[in-house]
Amino acid sequence: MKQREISAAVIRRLPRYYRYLGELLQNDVVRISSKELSNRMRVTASQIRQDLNNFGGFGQQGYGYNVEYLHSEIGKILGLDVQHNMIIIGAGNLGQALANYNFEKVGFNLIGIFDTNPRLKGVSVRGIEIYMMDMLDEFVATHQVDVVTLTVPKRQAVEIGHHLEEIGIRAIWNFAPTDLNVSEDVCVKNVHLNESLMTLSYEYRAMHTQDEESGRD
Amino acid sequence: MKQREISAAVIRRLPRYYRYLGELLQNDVVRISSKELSNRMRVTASQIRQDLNNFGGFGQQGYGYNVEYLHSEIGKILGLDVQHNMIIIGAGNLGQALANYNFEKVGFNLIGIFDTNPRLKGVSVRGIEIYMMDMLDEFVATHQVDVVTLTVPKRQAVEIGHHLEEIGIRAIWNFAPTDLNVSEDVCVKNVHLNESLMTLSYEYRAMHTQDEESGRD
DNA sequence: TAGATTGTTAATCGATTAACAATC
DNA sequence: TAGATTGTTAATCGATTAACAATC
Repeated sequence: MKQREISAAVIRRLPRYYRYLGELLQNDVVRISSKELSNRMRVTASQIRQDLNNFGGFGQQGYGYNVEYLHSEIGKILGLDVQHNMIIIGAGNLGQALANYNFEKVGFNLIGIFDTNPRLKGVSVRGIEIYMMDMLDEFVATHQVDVVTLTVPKRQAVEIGHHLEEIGIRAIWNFAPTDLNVSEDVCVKNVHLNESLMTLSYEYRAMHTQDEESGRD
Repeated sequence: MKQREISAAVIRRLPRYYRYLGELLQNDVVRISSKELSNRMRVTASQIRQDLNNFGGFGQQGYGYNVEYLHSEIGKILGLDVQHNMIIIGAGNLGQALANYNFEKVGFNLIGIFDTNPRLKGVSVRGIEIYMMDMLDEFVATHQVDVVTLTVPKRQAVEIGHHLEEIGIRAIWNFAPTDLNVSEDVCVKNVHLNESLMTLSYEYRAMHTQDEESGRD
């Protein structure tokens, strides 16, 4: 039952389908065609059908897709039906902000927060305790930790990433502005906020440059 | 001097080049070849040269690229040499965490934070005052506001996005888990954290599924 | 049944990689 | 000059779009 390797481009679109279908569901929409969904999402109907058919035929000719069923199936594809335990390393502003997020609804349970700052020792965020970093190895040995959210400064991130691999962590959600140098066996998802901002900067300028030019004609 | 439309794929890679070159610069590396850079960054040398040549010839045959010069040129392409004024709307955990970020080094100056919560009125984050939302229009009318960072709950985001367009804002860095329904004239950069986490969830499961299969043989 | 819409194959388009002549 | 490495063209690869037969 091995499924063909799915391209990253397809995977990146799945959460957005999931979100739109969730909204339709809330609005009690029962069925939707790829055409109608394509209008709302501003992608081609062809792309929607191609994307979905990477995973199987979820629709019905002449009818379209059942919203509830398709929503649920995409959830399963994304693994949202599986519970994961998560810890956050780095209880600075961003780490604490993320701790307050509600990632349980996509299957991630926060079970611990770690930092080196002794002033944070024993402090709780949303009922989750902040531990000192020297407790990390023991914690990981005695708890099922599936995913680590990494919100530490750049210079510590690479080292911690390496250590996480050594103690058996296999998934890292990395907010540090650096590439982690871990093996292929560890899946890393980077969120590089300053890179995001740089591309906004580029687009902003590109837009203005264009304005000037069209004004010039 | 109009340059051809550059693909989004290229633009997304520029900040990463910029970061690697910045690190080389800090390590006093003077020159680098596309080959050497490709080894470090794990992309092809061909792609590096193609990407850069979208914007001009920054290298020299037989020599490679001058690190300082290339770093600076990519910075200019990204518009990092231009100062932008930014405000944050939504002073919750994430908004305040972002307020503490140091985005000045990529050219973004935070000049105001807005929220509806009266308990935050007059509070300052890193010396930047939190204003009430009813002050927004006046603030935008009397200050140069180039970019808005939007960290409000989903249900307010669309409405505020629409309002921002009306009062002349042309760039939004959106953290709300929704698409903003603004015109093409506004550039929007979305940071959808839960979608990022969902793709991590997918990859994590895909990796484990593969393990089971290879174990089965 | 007739109409609608999928699943899927074929055509197109764009992005990546390879190759190499130009040139420092 | 000889060696190295770019800039750029050509080849390949993959992703998107179009088309349509299958079928509900």
